[in-house]
Amino acid sequence: MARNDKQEMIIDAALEVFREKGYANARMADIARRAGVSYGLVYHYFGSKEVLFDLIVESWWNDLYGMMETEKASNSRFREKLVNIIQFFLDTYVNKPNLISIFVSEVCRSSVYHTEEGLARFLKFFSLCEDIMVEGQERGILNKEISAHHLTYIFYGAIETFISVMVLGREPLTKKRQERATSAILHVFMDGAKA
Amino acid sequence: MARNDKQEMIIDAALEVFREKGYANARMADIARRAGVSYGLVYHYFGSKEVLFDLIVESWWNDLYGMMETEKASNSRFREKLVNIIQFFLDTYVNKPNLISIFVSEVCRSSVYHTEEGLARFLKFFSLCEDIMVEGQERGILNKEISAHHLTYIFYGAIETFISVMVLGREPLTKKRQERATSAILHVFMDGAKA
Amino acid sequence: MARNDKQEMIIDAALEVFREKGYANARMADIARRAGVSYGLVYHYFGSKEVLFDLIVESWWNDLYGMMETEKASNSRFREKLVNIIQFFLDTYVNKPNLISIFVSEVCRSSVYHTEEGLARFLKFFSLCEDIMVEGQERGILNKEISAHHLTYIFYGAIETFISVMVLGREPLTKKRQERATSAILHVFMDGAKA
Amino acid sequence: MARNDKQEMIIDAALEVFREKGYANARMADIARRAGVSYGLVYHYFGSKEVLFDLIVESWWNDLYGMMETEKASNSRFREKLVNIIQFFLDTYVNKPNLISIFVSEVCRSSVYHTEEGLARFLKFFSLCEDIMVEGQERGILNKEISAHHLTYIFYGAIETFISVMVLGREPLTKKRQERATSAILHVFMDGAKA
DNA sequence: GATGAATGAGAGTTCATTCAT
DNA sequence: TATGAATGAACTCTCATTCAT
Repeated sequence: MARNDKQEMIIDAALEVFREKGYANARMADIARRAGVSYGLVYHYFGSKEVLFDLIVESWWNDLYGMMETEKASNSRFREKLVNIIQFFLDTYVNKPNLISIFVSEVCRSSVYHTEEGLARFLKFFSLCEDIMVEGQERGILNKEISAHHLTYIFYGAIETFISVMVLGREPLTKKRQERATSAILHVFMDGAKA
Repeated sequence: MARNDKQEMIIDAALEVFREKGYANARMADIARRAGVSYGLVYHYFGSKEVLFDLIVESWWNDLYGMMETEKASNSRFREKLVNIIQFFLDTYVNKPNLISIFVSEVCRSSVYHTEEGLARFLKFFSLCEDIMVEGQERGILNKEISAHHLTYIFYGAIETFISVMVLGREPLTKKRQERATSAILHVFMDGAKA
Repeated sequence: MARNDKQEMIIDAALEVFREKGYANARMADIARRAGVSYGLVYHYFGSKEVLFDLIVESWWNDLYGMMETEKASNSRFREKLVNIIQFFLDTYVNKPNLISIFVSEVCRSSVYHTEEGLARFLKFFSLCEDIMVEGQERGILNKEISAHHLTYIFYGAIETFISVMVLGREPLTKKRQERATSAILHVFMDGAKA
Repeated sequence: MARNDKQEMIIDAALEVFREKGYANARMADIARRAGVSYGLVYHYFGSKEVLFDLIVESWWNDLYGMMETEKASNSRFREKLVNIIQFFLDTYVNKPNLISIFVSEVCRSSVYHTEEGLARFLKFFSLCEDIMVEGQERGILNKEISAHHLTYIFYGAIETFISVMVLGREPLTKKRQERATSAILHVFMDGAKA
């Protein structure tokens, strides 16, 4: 218990500090202070700043991959799959706001652009998205004239940008707003924005 | 002349180094070496790392705002405005690849999330986008049931994600691919992805 | 019993770790792990890294002084005394290889050069050596023209360097090699290396 | 000039500090302070503590190898070669006391015992010594019954131990003492210590 | 006796920036 | 204009040691 407590306190503190300052400007001393533990304990448990950050990042990707695999394998109707993907992001925004902030501001950018590992993770996610888009096309639901590749970045881009704006504004996300956003994204993606 | 030469060499070197390593990991010594000048000279002309970076960032935003203002004021048909916005990003990818790489990997993320200045710039761009979306709604071209806010992040998200993927893959962008991407984004945005 | 067991396991582990890494690079955690005990226990028994090291060093010096005092007091023939001194080092190499490795690589150097205590111990040994050399001169066996001081460092230098080379090469020391080395050192020291 | 001045001041300061405290306890801050330069300048020129130390160590080995090669190649009488080798160590003690102190207290021990590089350097020196001993045997000057290996460590051990004692006592080495020590070592090595 | 979580002073190193030339 | 030597604050990480259990 005591052990897990402190470990979790450090992880939580790290989530906050990484979100507030970004990886580069986050200080291990800040994290320790925020967690209410000594400097050395952070190293005792996590070894280095990079390891601590990677642990957080990893947990994000694992959640994301898990959800995507589930949707890919499920028998739900196609639209429902899209809704579930959107909901996953919105739910994470509600339940783990620091985690998703770090994702949109740090992970999906800097680390993706400047490390092999980051790039590979991103591409894996994109690949899972594409699989679902291909399925939509094969089921006759999506337009086959548009490449799955293009469909992926339009769909995902809409979600990511929405989340980014929420994070930037630190706006609260009520159930109602969740529904409206989901239906807006889904509607435009499927039926277009035209009047 | 000699003065401008060296200044430009420094700017070009900075573009490369910031793209390759990101702001945090870019070294002033790297930039000076890449530019082939002493690193006192970088300070002589630009004062500090931050100023140098801001200069680059500023040039990006100014280009972007200029384009958006132009579209906003123009009498073109609505679809053409959207095409022009998409083209602006794609053209920049072709002509100033380092600049747009820095934008997607650094500016629109880290600096946006962690500085007031960055946030303000981003919101200004979003506001210009929204103005155009509102215009589309008022002209009866866009669906009024969807908020201009939502329309903005869907449209812009598609573009940004496409650019991100191009940057990540360092893929060459031929005229043909430009056209296909533009029409895919436009088609899905206006008419949806459904079969 | 249990108590002595663990204490000895710690001492043995310390001997290994100090030999492998040297005092400066030896970690208390390494020693505890090697001994198979928690590292609180190392402190419980030995108080500090320095105390633990000193204990080992002390045991070496005590053995050495004991042997030297014995030889000094004994009525053996002079050559036999020299043989016994040489044999003491060689036997220790066989029976306590870690201990003598620590001696040649750490004790007789770093600690001797950088602490008062180390210096004093070394000089005490040298003084005992000199006493024996003086005895040899007085018995008419050693050349009185050469100072006991000089005789000491030539005799001891040969032994120490031989041991050093053995330690470096981690060479096994058979009975036969022991004899050959002993007789070589003795022969050169007494009769010279000339043809 | 200015450049070399500071570099040399740092090297000199490093020689002093490494001698006084040993590698492990030497502080880069001490070296900078002693040299009268800023902390960063030591890194500007030398990159790291290890590089700085290695530079010093390297200079020692190069001097030593140079001398040994010269003796090996020369046509001098055999005894003269031995005298020159002894003199090299004694001269270095007079002219570069810090360097030789570092050698006997740090290099020829810790680094030799705990690094591949150190071991290799030591063995190279031993090999050069052996070559000279073999030459002595072939010229009929040294006893062929004693292996060149044994001859080497007896001869070198005497020198090293003498130097060690000098270093420990910080004794001044007059011309007269140099001569006495040289002749003592040479006499015992060639003709033995017997009366 | 025995554990290992917890501490924090202290070390090496980096790098933006300054400044004498 | 142009150089690069020189600075030192700031940061990450290590590890001997303590102490509650």
